[in-house]
Amino acid sequence: MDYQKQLQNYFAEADENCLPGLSIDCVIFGFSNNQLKVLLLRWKYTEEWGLPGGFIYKTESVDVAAQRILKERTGINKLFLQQFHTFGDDVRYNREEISRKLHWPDPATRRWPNRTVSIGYFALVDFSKVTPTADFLTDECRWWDVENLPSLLFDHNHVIEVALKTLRVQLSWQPVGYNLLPEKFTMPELQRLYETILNRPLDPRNFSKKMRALGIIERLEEQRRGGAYKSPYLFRFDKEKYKKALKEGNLAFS
Amino acid sequence: MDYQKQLQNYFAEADENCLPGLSIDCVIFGFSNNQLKVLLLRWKYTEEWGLPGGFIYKTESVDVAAQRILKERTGINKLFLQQFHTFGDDVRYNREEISRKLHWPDPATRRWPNRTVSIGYFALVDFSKVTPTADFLTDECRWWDVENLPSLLFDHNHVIEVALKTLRVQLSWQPVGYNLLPEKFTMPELQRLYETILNRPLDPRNFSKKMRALGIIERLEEQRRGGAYKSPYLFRFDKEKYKKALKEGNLAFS
DNA sequence: ACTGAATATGTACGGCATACATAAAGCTTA
DNA sequence: TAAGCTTTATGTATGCCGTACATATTCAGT
Repeated sequence: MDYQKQLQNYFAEADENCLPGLSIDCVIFGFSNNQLKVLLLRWKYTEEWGLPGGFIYKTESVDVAAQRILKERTGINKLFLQQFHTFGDDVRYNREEISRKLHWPDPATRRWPNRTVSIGYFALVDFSKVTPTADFLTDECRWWDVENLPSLLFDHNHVIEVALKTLRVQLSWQPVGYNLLPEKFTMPELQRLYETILNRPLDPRNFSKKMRALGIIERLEEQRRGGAYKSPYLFRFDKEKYKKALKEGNLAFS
Repeated sequence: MDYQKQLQNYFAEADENCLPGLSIDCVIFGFSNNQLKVLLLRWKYTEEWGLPGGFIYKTESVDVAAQRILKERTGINKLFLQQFHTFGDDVRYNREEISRKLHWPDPATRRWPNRTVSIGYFALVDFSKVTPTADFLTDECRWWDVENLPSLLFDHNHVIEVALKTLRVQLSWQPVGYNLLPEKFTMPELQRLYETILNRPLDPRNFSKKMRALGIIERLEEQRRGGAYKSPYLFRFDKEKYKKALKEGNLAFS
């Protein structure tokens, strides 16, 4: 079955079984190499990148749809996933332009309305546990530095902006950051993560003090060997204490 | 024209000109008599209360629709209005039950889908400037104490809960409260507002100190006379300084 | 063994949040 | 008109938290 046919089937199925005029966009953040990253998809036979997204089945809750879409389109399963904004401008993109860029079927073959309202979710994932995989709609799935994104389809650059803002605010309230790191990490790595998200340098002495004062991470005896220079200690989140602290609401970070 | 006819027209018009399966709900907060209030509507010929809401025209942005709906259904114009969450559970209410309760036309006469995703907005308004007015769909429009709401239509009790939570968080970041007060107010009134929203008592000495330290209110020479006991000074927000402080981001309140 | 680059850590200062109690105002009423 | 009642207005002391800041240590590489 050729791509055009597949596309037509995909849309036909969506027209039939999904909520009309509504979609979901997922902004998936990862962290690696001292850089905050976003997972993007490149549509088949094009050079056009965009966020993973999809439609909501008529009998499916929006939250569940977001998880499903994430899974279907990137292989990522069940994780920190949070609705952050609904994008409802009357002209979020030019339908003709998109169809052309993506070699989509003639608009006439679709019942899809000329306008789509999109619900934005963002996810935080452990970079090292994700194997980006392209699906049948896409040629490529890979991480991009947040600081260096290409011009994206639809209003996806804007969507990412808003997600980033939300992430920054949330970081001040709870160490969401822990979803972005592997199980064991060093203090400098944690600091680098915070610096990247908050987009400003932090003092290592104060950072360490504060993080350890929160009482939700524990230092292991283990050190990370092999890198050049002094070996840093490894840390681990104490999930019990983290949850407890969350309930008591004393996890603000500024 | 009788009510049934009007209802049918209303829905026919919505089916024709609005986005299908999407709606807006507005939670309008006001403050009076040391109580946080929400504006609710009572549907015609029923005892059923709910939030003001409506649909989005096909060529209208969601934000604009929210403003329009607010205006149409409560007479309130242009104010602090902010999207806070999109409610997308697959079963947010029982369609049959609602139709019966509200004496809506036979579902068969409507193309409207059995499910609606709703975008929630909340507004903060100066209680003294609002004259609640019922529209053609409703018999009554009035303020209810947040602490003492009836059981509402749809999932509106839940929507209000979420709006309240959002309001509390926002209050810690910026004195949104000022939208809820008349132009001139006393320090105790301001404190009562904060206490109500945050749902805990505050120390008057510390509160006053902090509020004045923010540098965004000014004390007038004027005092509020006529009440029994000592006359309190009046204050006013300094909008210039407020905006400036907002930009610099130093308005946190904890 | 020396070098270079990163890691680890303590102290002093200032500001902000908190706790806490009393005097003054102004209407009421006796 | 004086006493009483209730609300308003306000200052100080304490401790914690955020911030600024510099040096010794580690360890791979040469």
